[in-house]
Amino acid sequence: MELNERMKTILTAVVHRYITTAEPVSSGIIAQKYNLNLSTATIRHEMYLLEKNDYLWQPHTSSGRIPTDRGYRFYVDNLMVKNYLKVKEKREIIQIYKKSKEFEETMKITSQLLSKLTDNIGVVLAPVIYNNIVKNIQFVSVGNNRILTVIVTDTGLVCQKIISVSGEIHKDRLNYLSNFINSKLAEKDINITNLNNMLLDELDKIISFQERFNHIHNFLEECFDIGYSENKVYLDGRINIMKHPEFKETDKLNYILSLIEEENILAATIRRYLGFRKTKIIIGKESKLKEMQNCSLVTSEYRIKGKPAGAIGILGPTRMDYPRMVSIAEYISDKLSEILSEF
Amino acid sequence: MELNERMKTILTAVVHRYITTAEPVSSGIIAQKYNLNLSTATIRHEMYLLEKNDYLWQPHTSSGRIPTDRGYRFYVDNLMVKNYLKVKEKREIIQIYKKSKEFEETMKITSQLLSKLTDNIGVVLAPVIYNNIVKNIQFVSVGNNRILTVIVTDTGLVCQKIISVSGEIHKDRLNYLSNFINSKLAEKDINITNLNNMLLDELDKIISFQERFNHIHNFLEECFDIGYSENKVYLDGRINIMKHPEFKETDKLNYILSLIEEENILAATIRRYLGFRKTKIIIGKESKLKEMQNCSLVTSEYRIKGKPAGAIGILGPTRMDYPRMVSIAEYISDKLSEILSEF
DNA sequence: AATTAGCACTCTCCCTATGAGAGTGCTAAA
DNA sequence: TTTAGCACTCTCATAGGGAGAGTGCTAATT
Repeated sequence: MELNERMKTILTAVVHRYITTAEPVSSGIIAQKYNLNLSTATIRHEMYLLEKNDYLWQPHTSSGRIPTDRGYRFYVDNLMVKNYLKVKEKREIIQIYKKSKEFEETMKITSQLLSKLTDNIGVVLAPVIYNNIVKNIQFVSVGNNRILTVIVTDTGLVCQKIISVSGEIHKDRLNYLSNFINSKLAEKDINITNLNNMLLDELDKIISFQERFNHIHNFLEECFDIGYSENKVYLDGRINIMKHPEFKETDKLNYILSLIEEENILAATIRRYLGFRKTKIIIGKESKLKEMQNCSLVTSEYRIKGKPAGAIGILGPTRMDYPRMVSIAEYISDKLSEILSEF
Repeated sequence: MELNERMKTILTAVVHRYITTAEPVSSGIIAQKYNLNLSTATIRHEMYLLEKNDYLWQPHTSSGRIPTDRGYRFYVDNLMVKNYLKVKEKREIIQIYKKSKEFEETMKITSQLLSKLTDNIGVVLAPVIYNNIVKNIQFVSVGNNRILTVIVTDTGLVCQKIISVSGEIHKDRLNYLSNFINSKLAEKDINITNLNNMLLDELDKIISFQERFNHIHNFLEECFDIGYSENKVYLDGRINIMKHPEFKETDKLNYILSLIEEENILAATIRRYLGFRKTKIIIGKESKLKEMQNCSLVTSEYRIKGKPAGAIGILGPTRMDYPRMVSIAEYISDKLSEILSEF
């Protein structure tokens, strides 16, 4: 069923009202606060139709209406008007970012900004590196047969890994290896996930035969096995969930708490929706995750030097101020892209 | 007032009963379940005295009794009997630790073990390094005028820091600097917090006069400013708080949630109680933190190669099984000491 | 045909009352 | 010193009742 203009207006009004009050919205309130020049009876009739089509629902007969997931989805896709951050807010965000010149700190600040600005939970997925080109590899011996591998990529990301080797590897040998690898890297672009395929055979050739199956081979294999490492997730503002009346109910609280606990589930959800459009909104049951059924997640991608790198997210109740969430998510992800590209 | 033997027995019984049921304990239950061969009236009288001395309290007249913080404190200091982990449990712990050969992962596993074994929140403070001797410093150029500084200490800890420099520093110059520093480090033990004092002046001398006030000096200063960096905190099992009936009350839940949110407050609390004894118990209001007034924290120190390095903690309601918490904390911290010492 | 006034009906929420049950404090007896 | 006995207190669960909010339906109005 196609919604007519009046139904759209009423749906919008219900969404806006419910977002601000968290109370079921009655026909009387709509008639009173949103001057549609309609009687309550007419509004009631339209609401009845909206309910029949699963845009609204009632907690019980004779109560006001609440948007369903479908109602929010329609609102988000067709009704909501983009909202822009105030100049003052933008200035404050820039100010806060100026404090930080370090990667880790930038991630933390971003999640804090998200939670502070939205009163929801701020999520930041650290940049993925599997699509990066390797520019440089270096080995640093850190004692006890441990070697720190430092890999620098084209986007300026640095990944590190400490590897314990079974036998000693001489410093000259390490230098020789890194020189050889770096000369190959300079010749042609090698993706980080292909390190193993592209280099290990060649390296085996230059390692003398008697050594071939020894600890050096194992060491290199471990070094190169880095592209798929789990991305770190930064969360902030967990306590904010207590501000929302929907989480007074123990079950709902439990669901969102377990979502927060299992950061990688949250990260996987964000990752699943990446690509195609910069900003995504996942509403309630759309995620198919029972822990997320009462939550919405607004995500926005960020880039490093133009290359998709990661995403930020805002997690809160389905009853959230979507236009504002979207504008915050987009602004923050843009700023983050700029900052990380400069590093 | 000195507690007589009978009062101690009754206090112990109340604590044990309350820990298992989370319900106020009545004189009848004590008479029935803990065969003291006393009438309920007598027990009631003793409980009355215990209450007058602030070891027990009643939610309301004519309800059973609950231990106060003071009651738990007395129990913990004088009454509780040490409990040992079962061989099977120990074996499982060792098994789980075997999976991990990496520092970061070991920290995570430790916090998970703590929370799984106790049904409370597991906390791990990463090793502090301010009391470590520096064994080796290396510089790795990672592009865009950024230099990765790698510091290895006597306990085998590796700390890293990426520093952006205002101007380029040539690779040979970096090598020269690190060689010079490492030769000094080999001559005598230098504490990580003293790096600046001990080396900067000497380094300034070997940097030619015209360079003295330039970016190399600033770079080195930043490199050496590492000892007091915040320690990472690993938390696991936040969701466990929902298992405890005391946190059904919104206020109490709010308090502990804000404690979990502000990891550094929790870390600071653990750190404040470090030293002197390996294992510490902080009960409710003893911490002076209002967020912790309904919680107890059991902490235990771990060491690396015999040197105090950090601590683990178990955070839960004051109504916790103290003997078991203590034995778990001690066993885990011992294991962690072993593992980190081997790294 | 669309809109609205009017009204019966439903459901929640809050208050009160009531009674059972658990547990205490006190007193007098053992 | 200990205990039996009993009045008293407080919680908790249940039920009832009235006010208020809001709906659904119908008949009248535009």
